[in-house]
Amino acid sequence: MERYNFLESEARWQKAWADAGSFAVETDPSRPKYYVLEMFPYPSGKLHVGHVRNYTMGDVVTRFKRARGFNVLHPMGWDAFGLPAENAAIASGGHPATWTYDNIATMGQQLKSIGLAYDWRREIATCHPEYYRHEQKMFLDFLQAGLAYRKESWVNWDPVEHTVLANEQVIEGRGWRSGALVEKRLLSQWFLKITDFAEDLLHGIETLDRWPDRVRVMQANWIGRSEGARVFFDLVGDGFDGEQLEVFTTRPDTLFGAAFCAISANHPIARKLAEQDAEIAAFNADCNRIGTSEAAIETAEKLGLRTRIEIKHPLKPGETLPLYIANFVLMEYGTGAIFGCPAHDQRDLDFANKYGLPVIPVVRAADGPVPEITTEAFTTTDGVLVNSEFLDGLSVAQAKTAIIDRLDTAGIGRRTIQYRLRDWGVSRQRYWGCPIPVIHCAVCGIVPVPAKDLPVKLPDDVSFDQPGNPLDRHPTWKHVDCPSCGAKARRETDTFDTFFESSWYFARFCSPRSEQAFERRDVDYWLPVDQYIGGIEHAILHLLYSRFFVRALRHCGYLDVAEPFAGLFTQGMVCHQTYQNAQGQWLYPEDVVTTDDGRTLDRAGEPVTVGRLEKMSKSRKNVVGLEAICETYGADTARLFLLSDSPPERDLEWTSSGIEGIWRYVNRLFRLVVDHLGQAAPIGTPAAGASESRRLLHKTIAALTDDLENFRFNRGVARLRELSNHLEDKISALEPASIREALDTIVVLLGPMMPHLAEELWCLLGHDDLLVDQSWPVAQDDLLRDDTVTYAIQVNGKLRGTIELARDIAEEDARTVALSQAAVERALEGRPVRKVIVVPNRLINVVG
RNA sequence: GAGGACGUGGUGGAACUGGUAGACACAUCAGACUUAAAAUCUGAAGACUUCGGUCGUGCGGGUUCGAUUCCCGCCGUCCUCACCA
Repeated sequence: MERYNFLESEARWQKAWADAGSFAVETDPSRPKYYVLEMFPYPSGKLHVGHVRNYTMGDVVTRFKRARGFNVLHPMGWDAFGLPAENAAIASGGHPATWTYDNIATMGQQLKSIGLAYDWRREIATCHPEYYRHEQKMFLDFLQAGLAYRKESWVNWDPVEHTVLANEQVIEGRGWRSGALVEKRLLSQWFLKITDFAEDLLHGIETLDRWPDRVRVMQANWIGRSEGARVFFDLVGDGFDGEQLEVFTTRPDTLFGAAFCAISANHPIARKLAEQDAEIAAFNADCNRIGTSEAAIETAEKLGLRTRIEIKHPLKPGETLPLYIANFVLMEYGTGAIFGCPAHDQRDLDFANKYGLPVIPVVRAADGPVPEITTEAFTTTDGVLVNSEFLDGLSVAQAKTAIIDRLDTAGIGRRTIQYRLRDWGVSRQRYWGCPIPVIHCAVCGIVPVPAKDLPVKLPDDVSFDQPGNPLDRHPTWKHVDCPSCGAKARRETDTFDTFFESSWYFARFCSPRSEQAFERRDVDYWLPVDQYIGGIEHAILHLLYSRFFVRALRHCGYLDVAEPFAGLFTQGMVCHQTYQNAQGQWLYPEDVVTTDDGRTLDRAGEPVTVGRLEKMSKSRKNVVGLEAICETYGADTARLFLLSDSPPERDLEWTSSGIEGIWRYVNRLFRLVVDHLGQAAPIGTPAAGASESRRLLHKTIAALTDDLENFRFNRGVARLRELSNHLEDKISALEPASIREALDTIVVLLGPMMPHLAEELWCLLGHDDLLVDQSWPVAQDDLLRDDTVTYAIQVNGKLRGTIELARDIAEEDARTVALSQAAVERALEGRPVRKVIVVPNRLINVVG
């Protein structure tokens, strides 16, 4: 039996596409464009089959849109800065650059081996100075525009590694690598003013109608807009007479129920008090130690320390409230200070009960009495105000307006909109990142590196034999003369957060070799990205930072688009079973065998525990190598498997029986064409008639087109199988012209998913041009509708039979036919017919 | 605590806008070919059934001629954010 020789074929067609420059594109405003982009990878080593699902999806979209006449930009590059390279350098003594470029070479080769339609001329790596020089310039422009600034900020400090840790690198209060207790430290760092765009970023979400709802919801929650008021309280006592405390609240209507105020341990007042008071200093230190892990928050007791400062109630002359320092008040949100109204906030109530503070209800249900409050706060907001002087009788909403007006008039408060979103801290105390282009001068302060001196390149001669940042202890690199006054000065040794690079790479792909960050003409044409594809794990940070960057770049005159990604698709993960031996060590799937009697053993014959389905990951060893699959089954088989069965947004289970099934199908397709080549009419012979096969062919064209437009690859595969199942059965009976049409068409339809096989078959069918340049078939309308339709016959909504009727039959006739059915009569059991519902071309329901 | 998603045969899933539930596969079983196996091909199959049918889309209600689909209330699984004032 003839088998498809994928090894030979795949290499040949990949070369043919490369030689023809099939996927090389240029800016061409005379043609409609389409920009397809998969989130570019971090070059971490080697790809496994789990990595390539989203690239395959992007490739299908690319080839499909090309066939539909679009000028398609589909580039690939490398998010090449980041910690793993430094970790590898520390572990093995190499250089991060060597490690990174080696991985890029390996992974690039792997991507090429599965035939992805990239314009490889546009490949970029963000660790290359030709890339990062432009973001240094952007930073300087941001600085000039007031979008970048420096401030002190609390960071997670690992005292063993001498470095700052990201929140996710802190596990149960300890450094993920060193295991040392993490300290909170105040460091001076660079920030980007993403909060300037909070409102615009929030509004912009509404325009992103081709984004998944859940990502839009996540972004909106992250921005976290809340309306409320800022209120200024006068302080008395402990030397603070005449000073004010600024508080943010979303419930200004409950001000008459206020029982206390509380400030964060990091609030300036708390820090000032700590200077003279050991007890307060100790309490503040405790607060900073607790950390922000979930477990810590769940279990941490709400603690407060009463200060000697009292707060004057702004609307109750003569009345004062105590001021506490409390461990649950965050300096990072609002003003770092709150007022507590125990009657209407559960946490405030718990706090009041603990410290014996009064509980004054100020809201009652619209139709209820003033609530008795003991342990449950009354948090309903559709109530009416009581105990609140001029607010009494107003609704909560009315009271909010009324009290803000009053506070505003008195100059002690104003309406405010507060965002949860905080400015983006971009400083990292790391080597393998883009140097922040500023110089610290004792005389001039912070001096930007002049544009002519860019890029500030990373030095190559660094060592990782000591903890900390190699840039900081490099013998010469950081010592420079001040560009402003010429005095001895010091370079900034921090580098950018690597999210900085990924916030604008999609624009660089438009003009990858430009001396500018990108050319205006190119980004005007290509942006926004029409279809972005990536993991849900980037739902917030990467996507939000990119949206911010586009706004900041527009502000600085770089470009003129509103949003970076018009369409977003978040694909599911590829999962595989996990295996562990008796010692609890993870095993690779290829080292596990299943015996005939169903036992699972390792190579040595020892029993293996089969674990749950998990996302493919190196750490659990439940990975299937890309090379192994490509050598055994070929790239097309792997690609089709990744597109079959599971909807693309859901997780997919990789199984050996699944890949076997696809492999069988690939060979059936091959035989379908090869076995009937001889029966086909010459190329270009028009097919005619309305045979069942032609109808199915054209219905498949229409349905598959729709499926591919809407990311329903699994359904598209099912349709192709329906068509090929049918043709296997019926093709020999067709006229030569219909055979030609059927074979040519199905091969073109296969193209986006299985490009090598399709190209091979196209060639075998006698064409001397490339399939990749063929246009997508258009369904013939008159073949999409059948002359007869199968009606469902129901009695009281239950199916009693089906019947073939002419399309668009008169309702009266349909009715008559249905009522004459024996099954209908039987099901009616003698009851009279009360009503007959006819849904045209679908069903007839007899009600009796 | 706040917000969101999902729940269909043994398994993955399909079902347009409320209109024949289970397309297409995987696994299974039976048969053909074979000395045998593999490969390949053909066929069967939601469950129960007295073979007339009955029941079936997590559970309980509701709307409707008709509900996997819409509404209400539960149960379960998963995700995101989380001391957010």
